Amino acid sequence: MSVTIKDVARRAGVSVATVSRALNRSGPVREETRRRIEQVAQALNYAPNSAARSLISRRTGMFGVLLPDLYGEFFSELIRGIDGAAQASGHHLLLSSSHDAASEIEAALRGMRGRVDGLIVMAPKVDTPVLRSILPRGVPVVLLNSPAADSALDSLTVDNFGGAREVVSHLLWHGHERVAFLKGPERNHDAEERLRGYRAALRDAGVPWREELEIPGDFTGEAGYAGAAALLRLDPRPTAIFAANDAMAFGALSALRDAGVAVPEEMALAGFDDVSSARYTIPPLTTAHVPISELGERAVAMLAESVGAGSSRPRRRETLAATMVVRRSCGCDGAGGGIRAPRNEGR
Amino acid sequence: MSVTIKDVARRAGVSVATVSRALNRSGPVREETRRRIEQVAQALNYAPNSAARSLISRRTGMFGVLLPDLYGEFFSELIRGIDGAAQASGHHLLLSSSHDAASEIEAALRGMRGRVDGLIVMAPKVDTPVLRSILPRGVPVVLLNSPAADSALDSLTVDNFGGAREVVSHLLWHGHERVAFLKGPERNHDAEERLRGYRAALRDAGVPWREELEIPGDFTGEAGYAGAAALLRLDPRPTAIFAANDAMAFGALSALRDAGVAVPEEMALAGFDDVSSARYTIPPLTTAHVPISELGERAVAMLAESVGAGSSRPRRRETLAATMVVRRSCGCDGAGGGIRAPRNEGR
DNA sequence: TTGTAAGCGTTATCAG
DNA sequence: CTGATAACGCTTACAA
Repeated sequence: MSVTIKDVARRAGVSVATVSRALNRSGPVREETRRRIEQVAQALNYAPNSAARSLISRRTGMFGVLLPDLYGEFFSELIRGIDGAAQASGHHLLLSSSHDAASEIEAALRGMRGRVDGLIVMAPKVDTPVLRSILPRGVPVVLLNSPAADSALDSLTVDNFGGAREVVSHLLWHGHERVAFLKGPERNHDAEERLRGYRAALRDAGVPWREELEIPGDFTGEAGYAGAAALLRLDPRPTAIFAANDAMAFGALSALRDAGVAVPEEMALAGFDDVSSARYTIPPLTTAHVPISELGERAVAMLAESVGAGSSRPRRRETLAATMVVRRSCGCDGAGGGIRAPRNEGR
Repeated sequence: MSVTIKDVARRAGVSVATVSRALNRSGPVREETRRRIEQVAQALNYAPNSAARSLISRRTGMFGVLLPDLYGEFFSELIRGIDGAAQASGHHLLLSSSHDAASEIEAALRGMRGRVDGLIVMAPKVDTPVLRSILPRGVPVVLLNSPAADSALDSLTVDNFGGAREVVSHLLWHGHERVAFLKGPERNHDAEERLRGYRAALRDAGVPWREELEIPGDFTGEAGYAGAAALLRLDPRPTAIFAANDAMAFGALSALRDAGVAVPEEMALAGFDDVSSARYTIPPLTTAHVPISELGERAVAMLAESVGAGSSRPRRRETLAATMVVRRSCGCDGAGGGIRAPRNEGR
């Protein structure tokens, strides 16, 4: 059915070997012959069969991407970064998501075996040793935001600890003494690091830690809403809330609005991620900016290096900074949207 | 390097043919033999080489997904729906995005040739005839939100026209006489249909159309901001704004807040998409709910059908309703989270 | 500079 | 039931 290299060879009056050499520039071919072959290929609309090609070359031209979820702006932005870089490096993306449990990841991994030249894996809920045991050997892997204390694998992380510490320090600098924390999911590495950062900032400032100010959550708006509502019932109330991510901060904002509590006057608020809608809330949200698409781009870059270098290359571990973006929800007079505010064009 | 079917055959003391039959249950194999083969395969951690397999079977087990962009909640949710359904039907997803121009799509399509069993294509900016000319023949395709008046291809659409008409009718029902429209990108089919819906609602209600109330835009928050700002300079001002999508509505909301214009008291506002954060704005946004993930799921379902049925199956064209969600930005006293309004007049 | 032929790992078609 | 063996479409020594 489809046009193969044989058809091109026949029509061009040469052997398939010559066609292959001509089209891939992988060997000597007389200039004239090559031109003719290329013309024929074009005319026949020939496209090499990638299965056959990767059967022999052992390259598929694809990178596998394993994510725990796709929901929300974080993943949207992450994939965007990955996709851009992958396209630039001539790779396709094999996407698979909605994996939390190790068993699901293992299944997805099995499905990708042999189909990809490299893997980008984000599995915040799986312990590194477990993860390593189910990861295929022989295929380059870049771990995203995973503990990976053990460094037999490339990994790429956001400085959750530093970002959280910076934000909470800022809240404390505003004079707040009871700063609450809306926690992320249990056993989620990002969440744990942000918690560590929160506690470190408290310690740095000599502010006493209070158990009742750490509220469990799971990164959803609903949890943020419930958490803030619970905090409002405390006596004395906290005067500032740091949410482990923006989605929870949004939920908290809703709860505060519903309760008639003014932000930032009666309650300061800050989030983490700097999701794009963070600047559109009222008041605009102070948060830690995570360079999400850059995270994706770097992951692909590392993978591309690994693929080229084989297993000889030493493993890398990179950390991207999460820098605070000051807007108004913390009590600062952020002039209309913070550092990354939309321009008021055509005024 | 990798363990092949030959290794399994040798270790099990049978021929490769038998191994193939046993593992695929594609032919008669003695029960005992099969068990032994399966054990060996397991022990050797054998996984069939998918390139070799698809070389002969002409099936890749992958669906290609071509999107214009990945930015924002819409695509996040869409991919989520697609991914879920694809996983359920045992297919992997080959993702490619950031394609607007026909030439880019063509390139991406060429890259996917032979790699996928089916294609989900969303190309709102490309005319159908052009699109058809660059779409590969022989591979099932489902077009998402494309004009596709010509029905030689499966297609799946959201009722942009009906949804927009419903929302604008609702705004008019509130008594507004000057309802402005923040348009989407030129030559974008969704945008055009929503514009048509806007105009139809005006006509239905006998409200005069005014050129100055149709503001150009491009689906971004920035455009919404600029558009609303421009509308505020009009005299007389409109009293309601319908944005072609939620992102622009959010931008408009920002502009109105910056200008000190109360929503909905001084200016009613509505959007389109019902992106998840639409209920967290202040006031919560009245909008048309697009069943985004359902759109993705249906697309995969249609594709799976096509793949099974070959080219004999008649082409399908489905339309999913976009139903209005009444919240507070339109002036209704929407009770909190936004109950979906029953469909009303004139459809 | 070109052609011949040997694979790559599977599945499918035959005989046995 | 099982085993040779011929494809599948391509790349790559090795010859010519």
